Amino acid sequence: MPELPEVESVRRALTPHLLNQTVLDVRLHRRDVLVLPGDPPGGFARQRRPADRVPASSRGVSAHLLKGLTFTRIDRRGKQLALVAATLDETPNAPDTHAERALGVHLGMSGHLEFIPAGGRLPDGPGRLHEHVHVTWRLPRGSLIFADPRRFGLLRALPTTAERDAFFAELGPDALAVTTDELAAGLRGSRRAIKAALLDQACVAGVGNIYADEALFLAGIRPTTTAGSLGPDAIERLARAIRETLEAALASGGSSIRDYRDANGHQGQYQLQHAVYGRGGEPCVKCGFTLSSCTVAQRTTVYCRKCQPERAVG
DNA sequence: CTGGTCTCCTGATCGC
DNA sequence: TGCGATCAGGAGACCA
Repeated sequence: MPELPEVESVRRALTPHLLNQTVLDVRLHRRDVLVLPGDPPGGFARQRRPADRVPASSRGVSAHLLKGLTFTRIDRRGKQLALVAATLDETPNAPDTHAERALGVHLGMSGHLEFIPAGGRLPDGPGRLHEHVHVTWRLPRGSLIFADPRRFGLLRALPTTAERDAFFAELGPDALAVTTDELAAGLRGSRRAIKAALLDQACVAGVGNIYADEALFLAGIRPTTTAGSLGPDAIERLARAIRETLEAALASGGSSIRDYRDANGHQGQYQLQHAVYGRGGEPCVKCGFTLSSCTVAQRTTVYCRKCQPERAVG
């Protein structure tokens, strides 16, 4: 589901509901959506491990899921969120004892965080979300739910600042503000296709299949171009195109292709402005030429053979 | 190290 | 109406 604009829209919509709210109770309906310290790095959703290693003490799990703590902020880098919470009464003279921990959230393809006001109900929508609620947090004014039909999403317990830092440190610069120099550093010497590089979260964090195609179209660069062969002008155009594409999408609340909704259940509108994504075989919005489709990095890729020439200018 | 391929999972859609 | 094939916004594991 979500790339950076969608994740940021969720973060913004969720923040006022969570800030200063204490987690009264938490229910984990599926253990395998949660990664605890000591679990295999990818989580055991992908590990095909024996069932007898699944359970962890429910008390420990509740603490990792922030029970009893009060939300202080939501951080984001690329497509990753960290819900940060702390103990309510901290001793002013002993800030180091101030107990703060976080919960990392990957939404994957179909992950969904939503705040349900008290008395409200989870709407029946695409993806049959109500059948795939894996975690419920009870708050004073309602409930926060994590639902994820395809279960590619993950929650990661981040009990210490070191673990939180590590969670974000594996990511490249946030795509919303990526500079030409940062992008150039990520592409230098790379022989893979530029689109594959953009999808690599260590190169630039937050770009997925939709916005990779959109940004490459805006920059006039063919997705199959070897990343390391791009000249300085092309890299500058691309960095700007990434920022502008993501900002425009964010301003429209993201793209709702099928089941994306923000944390209030609202759809985004940016899908109405896609120039290439999902438009293979249709006319280019700039020149009218029929848009081409191919596969790059196992992902469907759409581009214009005329507006995105083999050899990028610059 | 790098880059390409496979895989995890459910649901929507399309052709027959 | 039903059924199988195909595809989907992500990314970790594995292999050459």
